[in-house]
Amino acid sequence: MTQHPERNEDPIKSALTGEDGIDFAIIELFFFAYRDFTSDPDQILGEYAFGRAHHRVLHFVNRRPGLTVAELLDVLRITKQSLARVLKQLIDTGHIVQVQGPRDRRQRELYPTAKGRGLALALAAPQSRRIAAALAEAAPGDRAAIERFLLGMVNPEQRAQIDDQTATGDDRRREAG
Amino acid sequence: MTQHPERNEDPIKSALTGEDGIDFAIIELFFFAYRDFTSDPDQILGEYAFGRAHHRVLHFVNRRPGLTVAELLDVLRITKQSLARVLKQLIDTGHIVQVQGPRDRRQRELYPTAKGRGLALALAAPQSRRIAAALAEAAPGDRAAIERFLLGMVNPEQRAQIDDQTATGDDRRREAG
DNA sequence: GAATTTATGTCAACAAGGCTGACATAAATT
DNA sequence: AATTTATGTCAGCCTTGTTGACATAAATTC
Repeated sequence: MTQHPERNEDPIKSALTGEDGIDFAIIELFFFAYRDFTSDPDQILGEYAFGRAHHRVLHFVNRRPGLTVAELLDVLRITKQSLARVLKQLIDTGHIVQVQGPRDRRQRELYPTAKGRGLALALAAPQSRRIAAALAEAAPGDRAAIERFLLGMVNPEQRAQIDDQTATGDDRRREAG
Repeated sequence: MTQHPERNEDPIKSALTGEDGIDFAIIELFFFAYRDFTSDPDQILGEYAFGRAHHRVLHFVNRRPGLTVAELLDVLRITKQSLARVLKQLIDTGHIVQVQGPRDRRQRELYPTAKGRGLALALAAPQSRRIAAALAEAAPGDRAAIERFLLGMVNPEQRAQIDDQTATGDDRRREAG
């Protein structure tokens, strides 16, 4: 050693690339895509003094009307207290109502009001437009491939949380038929 | 009106579906996919008392060694103070070093150390494995379709932030060739 | 019927990581 | 010499995540 052994504090000047055995391409695309996807509803939320936490709650209450608090906690993977704060605000502002569970009266079924439904739709609209624009450049079969990929990214044991009502136009037939 | 006009607080019992003109299928898949994708590195981060903010900084410093603080702020879309906190911790723990800019001595170029590179790779590994598993179920051309879609989801004016080094194996030719 | 478990709500406290605005410094630019 | 720029830092605030403890009512079990 002419001077000293390799110091750990030395700057590394080479960039990490896909050659390092890691799929940085998709890791990074996923980050940027989600960053911009979630930024869409922010302006609307700001007008209501709501945040992304409110958006997520409102979304799932609209997608699965009548779900219980426990079910919602399981979907969002947050704690009771985190949910309680935003849920209370959504109830106080008349976006969501609680209905006593018909079978089990301890449960509170959560439903959107007309106001809550309207806001959920308004928040989803720019996200849907962004997706439509991204798909417009895609080839015919691409949508199915993208849905398969995204579902494949979800933990297998949680894929059941994603219902089939999820389907849009083209592949909704199996339910209706 | 037999009883009273429609009350706004009435619970809506029908679920929002794709029929409402919104692409809820992909909106929801994207949420679940990203939720689980970002949860992968959490355990490793916990061992270092780091969070996802540290991960993002470490990632981009490794991907673009020598970038300046201003450039990093632009990529992450956060404020100087938010960055300062986590960056300071990464520097104090020897994961990142600052080098005075060669042309402009006001600038601080950010580089990973060997330690920082190692951690970046360790954090990316489980994410890369998840992606590989999702792609394993896909058809041959699907990867290109997925990359196009994700890129299409990014704001057009920010697509330049995603360099082409991003490419892995199959489509890296154009640089090397 | 009494005891236990379950679903939910609520209180207090804390932490991470966003934010703003103000100000300091050194270096580059005009 | 004056101004602008890149960065750092201080103080403080907000949202949204966390934990633990405790209360209530309803369902379930013994």
